[in-house]
Amino acid sequence: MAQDLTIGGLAKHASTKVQTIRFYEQEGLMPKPARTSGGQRRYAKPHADRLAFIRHARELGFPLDAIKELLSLSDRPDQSCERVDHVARDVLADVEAKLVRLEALRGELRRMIRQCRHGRVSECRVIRVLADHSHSNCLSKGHE
Amino acid sequence: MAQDLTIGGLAKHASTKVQTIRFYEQEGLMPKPARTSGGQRRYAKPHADRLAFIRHARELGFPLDAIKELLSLSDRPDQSCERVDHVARDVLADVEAKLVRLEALRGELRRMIRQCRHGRVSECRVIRVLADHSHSNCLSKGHE
DNA sequence: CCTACATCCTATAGTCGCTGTAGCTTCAAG
DNA sequence: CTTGAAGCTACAGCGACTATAGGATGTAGG
Repeated sequence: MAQDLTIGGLAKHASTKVQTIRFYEQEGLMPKPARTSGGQRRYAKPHADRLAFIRHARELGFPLDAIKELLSLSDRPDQSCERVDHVARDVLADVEAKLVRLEALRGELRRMIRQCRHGRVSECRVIRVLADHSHSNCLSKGHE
Repeated sequence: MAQDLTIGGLAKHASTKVQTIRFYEQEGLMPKPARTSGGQRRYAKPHADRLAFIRHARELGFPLDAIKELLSLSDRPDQSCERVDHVARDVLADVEAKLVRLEALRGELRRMIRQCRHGRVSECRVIRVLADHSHSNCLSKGHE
């Protein structure tokens, strides 16, 4: 039943773009597939599974390096899953740090916008707060 | 008292890197400063103020385009601050969308990690969840 | 005045994870 | 056999920096 897929078919199946799949291949996340005599890629089920894994991990915020490690770990099923756990905890820590930071940003932005009296730029609270030196140390760096 | 600053001095003062200041100049966010006979940049107080404004806005998540607009608005103090307010609300909406997404990620990651029984990779929950197709539609795209 | 050394200069490439383009070739249907 | 969609490679671009190479300048001490 499930015959070989073209790259476009696989892309549709995984809700990705064709270029993304080629990019993953180039980066060593997807294995090099079989080719037709004319040079076009043909994929089978294991490829689709692997791509689904990658996409799901990406959606959860795993960076490509981490995904590469998880994939190579899952190829050695007898090892302890300590590393897997560690990688996942790293990603979680990253997400949590971003959350803390974004919550602080949201607070400052809301405060700024609430104070805006919709008058002239010269008396605008938003501009005032941004220009004010004394506010600049309540947030630290490192997001996005 | 406050004499002209070298680019390094200004960088220290604003807790930025030298290259970042040159980058802002190149992008039209910082004005071209005076130069010594040998070609080195020398900055005065208005430059420091402008850089502080840029950095504070960046810390709050404003993209450079938005900052450029805010800076040009603040040079015309008699106009209404409607645009300023609008730009700030856009940034807030962006931050709020990221928060919603990251909260969902945190939930999924925590669940995954909690279920890990620290055995072999073959029976690892983390790997299992990532590989499982049926979980992949509970999160949508578009962060980082 | 000279030397040493920190800092400056420009120009360019790399980061991350794709996305888009140009210019061509191949495949499948009619 | 033609047509048009979809494939191919190679490379540029996004945002906001950051890092490097290879040289020039500024300044303090001797």
